[in-house]
Amino acid sequence: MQAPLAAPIPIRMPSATRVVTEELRQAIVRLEFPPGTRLSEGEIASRYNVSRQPVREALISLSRIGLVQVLPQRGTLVTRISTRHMKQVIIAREALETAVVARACERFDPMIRASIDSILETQARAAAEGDHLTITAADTQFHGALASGVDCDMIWQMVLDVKVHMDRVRHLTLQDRESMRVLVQQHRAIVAAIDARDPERADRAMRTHLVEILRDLPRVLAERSDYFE
Amino acid sequence: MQAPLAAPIPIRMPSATRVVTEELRQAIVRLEFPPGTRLSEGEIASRYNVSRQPVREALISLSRIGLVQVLPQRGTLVTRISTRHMKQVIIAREALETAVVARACERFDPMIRASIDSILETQARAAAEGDHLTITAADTQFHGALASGVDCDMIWQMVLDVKVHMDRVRHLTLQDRESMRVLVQQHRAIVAAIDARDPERADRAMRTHLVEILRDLPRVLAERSDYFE
DNA sequence: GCTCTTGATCTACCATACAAGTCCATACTA
DNA sequence: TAGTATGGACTTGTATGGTAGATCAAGAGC
Repeated sequence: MQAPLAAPIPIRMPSATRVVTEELRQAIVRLEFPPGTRLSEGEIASRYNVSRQPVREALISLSRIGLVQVLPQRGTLVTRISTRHMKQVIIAREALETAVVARACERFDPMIRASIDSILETQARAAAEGDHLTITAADTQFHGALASGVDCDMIWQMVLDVKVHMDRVRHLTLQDRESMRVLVQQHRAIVAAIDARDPERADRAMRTHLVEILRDLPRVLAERSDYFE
Repeated sequence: MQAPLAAPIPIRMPSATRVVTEELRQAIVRLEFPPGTRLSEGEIASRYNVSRQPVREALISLSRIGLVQVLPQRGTLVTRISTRHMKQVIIAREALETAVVARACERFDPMIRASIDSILETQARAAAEGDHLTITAADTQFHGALASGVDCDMIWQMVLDVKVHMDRVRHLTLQDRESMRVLVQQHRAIVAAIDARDPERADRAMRTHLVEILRDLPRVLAERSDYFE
């Protein structure tokens, strides 16, 4: 056999289910499928050129997170945003992430601590340029790094699952440069408290940060009441 | 039309997927499928007399909770118990349930407050008789009622998903009557703190209760190291 | 003896076909 | 006109066949 053109291909082909799940998740968060939208398994299947099965399995995963609601024999629809649900999302995320920073004040992986600095630098630069996408990505990296630093990646997965609802709301609230700047500052405050090994301050900093994120929820509710239930 | 024999049948036939999911979940928690067991879609399908599809969907749900691990093209196996994972389970449950009792100290649904008394009575009676099953059921009802009382059923769902791991470990630790009695007392202490509107005491009572549950983890780890990773 | 190939045999994954429940517009009836 | 069947066009749920990837053991070649 002469000169195989293709490498042994050790890369793992992502399964159709995984792809569809991720695509749908992003589409819902970005409000390309607005709350209340009817999703037909067949429709989505033909849209992504796969059979109904992977779509169906993706919808099961998304329904566990609470992004869609499957009504047996009737249909599947993108869940509307409910203030009652959002309250619990905030409570849950606050509870989990304050637990993380509390542990971070006791001991924190030094390697990850170092990487956080570069994340914050990137984010600060993006804030100065008003680069919304980079800001958001860095925000996720930051919170993820906090969890990794205390060896809590399973808790981070839980946070991700509730965070997705907050992200959907954030897509409704246009972020101005000022609030971007505030975001970075709040991140710095959290890190400072951790470095100082001050649990109370870290707790307060994290709570302040998280409520800030949904400051504009009431305004959005008034403007787009059709997205809420 | 004469006397229709069958009622309009408003009851919803539980789908095969739901049934299999629940059966598997219980079987894993009860260690009928011990940690490390290989689960084949086809095998389980024939065991429950359904096709592979419902089984597959059930396994997807269980893998999201972390009870099974799906290795693409290789197999599915019941996850082993890892101390690293259990640490996070405890942290997560503590974080969520202390958040619940904190809110319960502010305001708590009076109807549900009343129902808690009867739950505790049932549990106390079961403890006296050493009725393990009733104790466990009442325990779940108690914690669930706390969440409902502050309108946090979504958080309760999250608690259930992590609690399942603790339940699996508890099936390894034989419960003596003394520890049953302690359990009921701890429940009473939590309720008393809530009634007194004392957040600090409620917080401490809940944490004490939750760490108690896994007091015997180290002993079990030594005895059944094959269940751990 | 050791490495590599090959093939049998597992697995999860995906596509397709069928079944069953729900909804709705239409037509029929009183 | 109001009310009630009824059939069809949806929906999700289930069953089954086939495919690709992973593993492992036996055997060929060095």
